[in-house]
Amino acid sequence: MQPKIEIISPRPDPALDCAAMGKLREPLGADDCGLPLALEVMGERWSFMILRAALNGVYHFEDFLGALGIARNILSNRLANLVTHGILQREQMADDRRKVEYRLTQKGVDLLPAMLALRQWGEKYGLGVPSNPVLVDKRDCLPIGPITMRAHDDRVIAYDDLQWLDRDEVGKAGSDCCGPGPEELPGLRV
Amino acid sequence: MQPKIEIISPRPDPALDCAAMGKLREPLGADDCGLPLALEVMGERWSFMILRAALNGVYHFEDFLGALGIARNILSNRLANLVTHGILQREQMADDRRKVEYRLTQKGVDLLPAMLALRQWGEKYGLGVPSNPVLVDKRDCLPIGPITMRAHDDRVIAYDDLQWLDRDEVGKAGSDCCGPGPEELPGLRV
DNA sequence: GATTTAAGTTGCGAATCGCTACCTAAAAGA
DNA sequence: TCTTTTAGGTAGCGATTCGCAACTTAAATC
Repeated sequence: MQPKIEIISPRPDPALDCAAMGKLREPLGADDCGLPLALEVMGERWSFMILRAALNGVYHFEDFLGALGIARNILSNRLANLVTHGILQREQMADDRRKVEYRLTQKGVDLLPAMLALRQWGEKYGLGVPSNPVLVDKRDCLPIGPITMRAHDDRVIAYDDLQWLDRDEVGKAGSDCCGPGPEELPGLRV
Repeated sequence: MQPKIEIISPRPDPALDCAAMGKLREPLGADDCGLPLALEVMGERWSFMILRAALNGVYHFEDFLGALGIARNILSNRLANLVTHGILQREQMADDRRKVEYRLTQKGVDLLPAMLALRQWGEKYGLGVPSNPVLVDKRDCLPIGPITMRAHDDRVIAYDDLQWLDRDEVGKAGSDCCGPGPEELPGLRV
């Protein structure tokens, strides 16, 4: 019943071609990266769709069922899983004790940027899918912008502007960072 | 062998409780949202991990294998899938015709914000996972900021500031947008 | 009391996943 | 040349997961 992305222990070659480029290599599959953790919950096939439904104001079992077209047992399983991971909160209604509400927690709401980034990517590459209901800012009724990567000073930053660095070296202008050239970006770590 | 998130056709109740709140309801599961499209590829269990490895400079079959700890046939399947969807590009090396390189396309690189958002979420809620190698801006060696949602004028915007609106209504200050109060946000659609 | 509704649980066949072993073509070594 | 190694896969098998349909339970409603 567990997703089992399972943090891998026996890494065959710890060095790989890392030393060749003289830069840090993030240990893939190790647990010092948040991605496997996130994927343990949200990597399940229906998790993001359930999250989207919850953000749409769907709270009840049968409504999820109708909105998503998911199988009953799978929905049951997913909801329990999301509750276990603190993304949804299960609450029995007081006025009708048959009813159960699944509400997003703050942890669940905090997945919104990830979901929007995925959705925007899907729109961009999904053969003219303009996605009619637009997400707008309440204040001025204007659509929100694309999810972007930002530098510390809010500049929009691109793939080629990025580099990995050890946490101890961030402040210091040492190592091979802050160099002049674009230096070919051999292995962008993320 | 196909992922088969399969856009659902027989939606039982097209109205649901939508009309009650007097606001637009985005058709969940319909194809006017980019999320199911994105999930069709990236919803597979290993897709994001493979993407991360590719961003780390892993290009070859055996390197993915060692870095991820994935099964051979599954890796083979996933790589083919990602190539089919234009996220990776398969290229036979000229100097050693045994070797095949899987390189990210622009479409693949464009998944970086989604991946970072997921990763940052995993870091935030993953019990003190500081994630040592830090992604920094090449120019000043400072870490990039968190992935955030932005209004059209670059203001960071939160969940409660958002609302769904029909595309035809975005410019006009009509409907119930731009109203004074926070009006309780009954069903945030996303 | 009978029926309906909400939220599941159970059983079954089909598809998917992970593991191990095998395969093929090209390169390297003796 | 002949053997071995390397790179990139397939094939087979058991375990798990998914989707579908039927059944269950408890509470509300008629």
